[in-house]
Amino acid sequence: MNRSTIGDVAKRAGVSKSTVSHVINNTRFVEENTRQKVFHAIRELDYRPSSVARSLVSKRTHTVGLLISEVRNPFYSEVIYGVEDVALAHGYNVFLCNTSYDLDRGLRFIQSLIDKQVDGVLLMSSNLSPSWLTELEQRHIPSVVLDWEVKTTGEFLSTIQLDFETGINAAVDHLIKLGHKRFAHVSGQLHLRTSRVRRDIFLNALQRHGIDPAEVAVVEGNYLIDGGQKALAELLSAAQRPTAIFAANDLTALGIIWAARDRGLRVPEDLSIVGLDNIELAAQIVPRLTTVALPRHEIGGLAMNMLLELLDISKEAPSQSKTRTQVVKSSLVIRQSTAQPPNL
Amino acid sequence: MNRSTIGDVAKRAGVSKSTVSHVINNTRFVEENTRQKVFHAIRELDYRPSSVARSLVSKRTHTVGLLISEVRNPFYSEVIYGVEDVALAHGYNVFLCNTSYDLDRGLRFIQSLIDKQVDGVLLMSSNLSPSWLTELEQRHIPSVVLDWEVKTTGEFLSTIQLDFETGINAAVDHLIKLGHKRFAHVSGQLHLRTSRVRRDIFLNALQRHGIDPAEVAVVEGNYLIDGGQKALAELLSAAQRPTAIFAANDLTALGIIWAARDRGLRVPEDLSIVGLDNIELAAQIVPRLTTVALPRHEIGGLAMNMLLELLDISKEAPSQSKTRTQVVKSSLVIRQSTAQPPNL
DNA sequence: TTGAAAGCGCTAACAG
DNA sequence: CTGTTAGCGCTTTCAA
Repeated sequence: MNRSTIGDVAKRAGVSKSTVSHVINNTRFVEENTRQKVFHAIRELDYRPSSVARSLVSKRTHTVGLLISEVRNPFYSEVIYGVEDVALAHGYNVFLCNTSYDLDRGLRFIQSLIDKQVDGVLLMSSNLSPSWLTELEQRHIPSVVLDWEVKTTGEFLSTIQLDFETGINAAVDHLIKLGHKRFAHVSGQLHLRTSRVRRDIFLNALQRHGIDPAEVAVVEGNYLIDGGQKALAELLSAAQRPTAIFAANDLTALGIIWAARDRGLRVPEDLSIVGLDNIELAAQIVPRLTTVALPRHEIGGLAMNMLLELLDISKEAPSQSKTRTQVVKSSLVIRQSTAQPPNL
Repeated sequence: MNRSTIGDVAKRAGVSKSTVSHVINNTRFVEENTRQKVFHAIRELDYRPSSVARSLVSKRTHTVGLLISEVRNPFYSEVIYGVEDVALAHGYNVFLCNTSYDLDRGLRFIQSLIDKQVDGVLLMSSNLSPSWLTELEQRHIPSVVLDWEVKTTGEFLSTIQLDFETGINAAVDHLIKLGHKRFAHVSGQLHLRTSRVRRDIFLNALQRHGIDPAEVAVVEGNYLIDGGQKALAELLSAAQRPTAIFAANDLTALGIIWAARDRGLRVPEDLSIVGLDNIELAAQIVPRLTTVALPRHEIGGLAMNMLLELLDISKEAPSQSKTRTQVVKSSLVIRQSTAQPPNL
């Protein structure tokens, strides 16, 4: 009735538990004859080793936790996909933890993951609390964090930095070259660090081209379509309308584009829009969106690979922890949502 | 150095392991005094019980597996979100398993989940193999499957049926009432059961209105935007152009709409489009999409709740397994992508 | 070439 | 009111 154990197999095959264990794990020589008997018994009983029991002794669960802000955000979907892919290839399972941008909720996930003894954790949510890190470092749990400044005290912490600068600078160069002079930005929620980073890079780039940041309208969006839509309304009611808008992400850019169309503004003839993310849709909407691209799928894969590296080391040579920092560059994908400003 | 165990706590508090266990789990009376000593020791050692060890004895992991076809599909994102939400609320963690429509890959996931002793499994991928089910039933693992005809032999299997019929029928009624006579359908991959179901419901509904299914063009798409785009090209090259197209899902519908615009066709003036899913985008594109809606978030939550029900019962009263079947209805959301056919 | 036995961290009789 | 003890299903010395 109940699932069979290694003891059942041993009895059935007429050998000891340790022999069974060894043939399963190929961990010492066993005579071909007895090997076959064991395999037979396994087959007959439909035996599968319990990873719970294994984990109890080995201290490894072949499981990792993945914290993200929001599954429904296409950016994270891609990242998840990348993580999943290399995890599966290496025999790991992943606990998906959707923090919903809630730090407390995230902390509860972390604790639950620790209780479940995950081998490592991927911290990819766009906001994270230092308490998460201390919780993990205290327990020596290998982690990799995405896009977050961290005093890399830990010997178990690798980081991936997203270089938004390269791509955003290129975008500004591109717009300036087209002749734009009046800019605006629709940010993400400004209490999120990443929102401020994107904004500041944009403003700095403009400043290098002699444009006073104080004259650049910044409206706060929410990384969602409706945020972009509302932001555009606000921008259009200003005295000086911008001719080019940089959106904090593609969803926001879509919102802007559609809201513009609703108001009879043509993109890019009347208004140039640049997004950020390069979600799948970006290449398919009309007009196809000019955007700052991040290799999302690769980011997921890279993160998981870096984690695996940490795991190998923490197992094999606990002394020489090789925590890494990797930078992932953004780049500008020029499509059809940008053009010369009107009246030129 | 290493994480402290219940033994450490017991020693520190000067009591036995069982006492510690009992105060942690509130499982028998312990004098307030000793309770406090135990809590103190726990605090001092920063002790957290190992769920691995617990699971070994309790046979429960408070973990479930969630199989879906594709994280990047917005439909699944929402479902995942719903599942996650109620899972967290009940102290469960979820293993995300992205099958990529690959039956073998799915089977490997299932086996891995069984090895890891998940308490239950949510089978929500759009195609599944019978072998998955037998694997699960053999091990008496409670499962709920989404939208799949299953000879409900198992006492551990609940099902959710998606009633596409209500919504699709309403869509056809709507189009007929508008005056359409020439219809087409862009399906999903026809080797997927759900694709055939959607198509057949559509064709049957038309037939009830006196329209010969043989005269309805059906082009195979892929549930993605580009599939819709290519399909439209094919449909337009036919002698008899349709005036109304039913797309197997919203992404496909978007593809059709955008491809139509690229070719100078106006939606809905020249061509009416109905989608299926009601993804977030559907309400925000121009024109806003008329579509057959499924309550995706609720589906995820419902599934997880049904699974929890199964778990409770399999724990508390193994005799009276209450496997359920629940039907989730679709409905038509009328927006702006449908109108009277041209030349009327 | 194989077995016996200890132990991983916890729970749950069974005693007292 | 609390402690002792025997497992849960596996891996891994240590012996033979």
